[in-house]
Amino acid sequence: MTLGMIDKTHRKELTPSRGRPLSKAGKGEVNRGEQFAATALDLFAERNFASVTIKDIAKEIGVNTALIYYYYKSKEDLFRAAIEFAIHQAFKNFSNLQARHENPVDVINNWLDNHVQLYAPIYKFVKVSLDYSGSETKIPIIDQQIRQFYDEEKRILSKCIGRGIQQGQFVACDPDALALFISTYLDGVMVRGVILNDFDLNQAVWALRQQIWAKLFGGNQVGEKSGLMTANI
Amino acid sequence: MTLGMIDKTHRKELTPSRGRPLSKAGKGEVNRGEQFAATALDLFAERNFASVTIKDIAKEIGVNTALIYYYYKSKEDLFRAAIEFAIHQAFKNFSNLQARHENPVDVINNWLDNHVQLYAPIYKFVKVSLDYSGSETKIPIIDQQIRQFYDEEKRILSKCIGRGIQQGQFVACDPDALALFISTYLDGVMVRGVILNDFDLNQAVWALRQQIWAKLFGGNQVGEKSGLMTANI
DNA sequence: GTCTATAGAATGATAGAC
DNA sequence: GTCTATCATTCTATAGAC
Repeated sequence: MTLGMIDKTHRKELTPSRGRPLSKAGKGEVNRGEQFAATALDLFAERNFASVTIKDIAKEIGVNTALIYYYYKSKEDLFRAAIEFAIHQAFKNFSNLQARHENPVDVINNWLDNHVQLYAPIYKFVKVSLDYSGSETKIPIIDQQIRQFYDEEKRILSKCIGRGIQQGQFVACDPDALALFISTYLDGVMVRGVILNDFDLNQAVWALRQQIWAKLFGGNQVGEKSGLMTANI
Repeated sequence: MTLGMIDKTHRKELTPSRGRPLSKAGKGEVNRGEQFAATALDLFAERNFASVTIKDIAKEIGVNTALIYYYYKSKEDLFRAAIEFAIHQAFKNFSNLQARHENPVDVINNWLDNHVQLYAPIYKFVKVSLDYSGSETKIPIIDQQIRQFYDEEKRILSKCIGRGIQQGQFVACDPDALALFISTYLDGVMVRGVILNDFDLNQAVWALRQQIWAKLFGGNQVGEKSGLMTANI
């Protein structure tokens, strides 16, 4: 019921037994350990730590309850692995974007597109983080990784805003502040998307686009810049 | 563990027995029923439906577990009451603001101040709504009230933005879209405030202020309007 | 109204066979 | 590695005394 401090797992680089095929793989997991973590993440994000039972997870995969305890020390340990999996997934998208040295406008547009297209994984991360923040015991590594995720998000956005300003492409402003603004708004989008099931994700992100370009191009008339604005949509 | 459809309670206008004083009242509850709902809301918001036990709630108030079942049919029924309580609380602030016919700038500034000062109750509402949205069974009344809350928020903001435009005070824009934008961002602020415990609430709301006035006054230079902007902070 | 006592169900976790 | 069987615990909910 409460999360305890558990660090050690006997989860190594496990390879699924050749004899029995994975019944419900297909999310990119390589081994059973990861499969459990991925499946647990789905369920924990959909509901939460307390209301998802070990039985639920085992059932979802089609194995016995006891098998989970072969890979993980406890339910909490599995939860920890699920969060780590979520963070790992989220970071993957980050590095993809960071790698390309496109012009600032494209990077920001890509970023926003990411949040629309990758709604599910990002939402899972936010939801599980929220769940974790309400739990009693804290796991230093998880805390650190969550913070790192948001810092990284801010860093990437801030950097490319700064570059745009330097290049004279954008109106001068505080890149850090704007980056945080964007990132905070996107969290709001994630939450709204769940609370109100008819929430228009596309429109919400579109509204953010308008705001950003209005600010960075220094006018309220955004139509004139629509060539840039609608790129990559 | 899962929320069922429960409608009927024997919770009437209950008055606490004179013989025994309420041990831990002081949140504005009038009767035991409300006291349970208010306390349950606190705990459900802090953690969630599944991880808060009937025992926790009873303990918090200092009464016996069985007493809860005198006022509520089940744990789910208490949860329903807790959400209703949260919505009721949130609406109270709304009507206060709506009542006064101040100028649009003041109304918006007040609105933002509200979200800083009333962080706790608003957060509780968002958190519990999120929890509810993840539950299996839906209660029509709750769904309706949550939606009504957000609609009302949008309506109030939209109305005063529209009035500002009509009066020639604001630059023309889509009032509905801007209202939704503000409201979505504020949800993001709520969530961030919990996930990252060192999140600067004031700065986040301040950033929104800047965006809003930049848009409504039609320039990026907001300093000139600072007389209006910093009103009611 | 509030408490004591307890039934009944579900859950996390372990031992041990295959 | 995976399963069966089971224990210990915890939790919701009820019955009934005061």
